[in-house]
Amino acid sequence: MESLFDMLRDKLKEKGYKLTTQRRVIYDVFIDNQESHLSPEEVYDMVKDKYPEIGLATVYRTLQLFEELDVIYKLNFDDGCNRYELNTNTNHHQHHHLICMECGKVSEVEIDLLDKLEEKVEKESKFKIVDHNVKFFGYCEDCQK
Amino acid sequence: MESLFDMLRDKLKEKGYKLTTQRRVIYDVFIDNQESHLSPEEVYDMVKDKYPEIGLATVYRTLQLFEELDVIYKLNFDDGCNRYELNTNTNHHQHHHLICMECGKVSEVEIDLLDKLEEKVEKESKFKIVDHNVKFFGYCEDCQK
DNA sequence: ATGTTAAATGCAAATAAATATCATTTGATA
DNA sequence: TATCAAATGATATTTATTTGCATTTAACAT
Ligand SMILES: [Mn+2]
Ligand SMILES: [Mn+2]
Ligand SMILES: [Zn+2]
Ligand SMILES: [Zn+2]
Repeated sequence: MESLFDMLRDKLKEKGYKLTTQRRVIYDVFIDNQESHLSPEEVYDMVKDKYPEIGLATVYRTLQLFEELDVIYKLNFDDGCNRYELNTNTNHHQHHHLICMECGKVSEVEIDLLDKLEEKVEKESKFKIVDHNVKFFGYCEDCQK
Repeated sequence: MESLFDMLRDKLKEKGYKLTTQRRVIYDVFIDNQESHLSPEEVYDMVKDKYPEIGLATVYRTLQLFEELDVIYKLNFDDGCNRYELNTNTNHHQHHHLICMECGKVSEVEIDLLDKLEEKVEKESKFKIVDHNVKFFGYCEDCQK
């Protein structure tokens, strides 16, 4: 069976993209931070440890590319920048985000349960669904006092 | 019973904000475009018809204020700007957005069905949910060929 | 191994959405 | 009608992201 990294290499090759050092290092940052939702700046800062010569534009370009290849997902927590998380093929369609309206913390729940809803939506709307994005807003355990 | 506009006036008064001409006119734009998801620039252009002296900064400030007052909702369709729609108190928690990955068109479905999911999420996570946001990505009727 | 070539990079400049500054105007209240 | 904080419009500024371009590099063929 294929590792996540093998999948990256195959996807790049399939579309004629090169496997550069920069892309490897950025990919490693996501592997090492699977629980995080990283912004381009955050990725840039982490990458610079291993590869100080990298340019911020390369980070932006790589994030776009990885998203196109479904290697990472783009998220929006309305905090002024895009955020990304690794697609491990086990988290896809399988976790939602809980955003605390008090402290801003983002946590995750490993529940999906949208199949019935998607079915109903497809019937009612003639829209062919391939993905969904669910955010819950409210108060985290610490902020409920 | 209170009209939507009365609610706006009351909410403003309650918090010590003034009911200005600019705010009235921006509000009217949302009343007249209930099916739309408007960007600040779009609001600005529409407002200028009725009130050409208005400044773009006022539009931005008003949208922020209206959002704070729950008069409008902020949406993100990942097209480079924020978008807003009127809270009619009948659409709240009651429609989701369908985003076509081919043509970018955004449509709506009047289904909710998230109560069970929210219950389960609250139990599993100790997170107190007050709102949610659901987007479906896929292909609209026209783009399914 | 080496040469070839298109793809990718780093840097700097450019873009565009959103925010901040500040002098002037205006709505609410007395 | 006078008062005054709140709001506005114009403009400058900020910040995330994108683009242009000369240089470098990965992939592939010799
Ligand atoms: Mn996540
Ligand atoms: Mn809508
Ligand atoms: Zn919190
Ligand atoms: Zn479409």
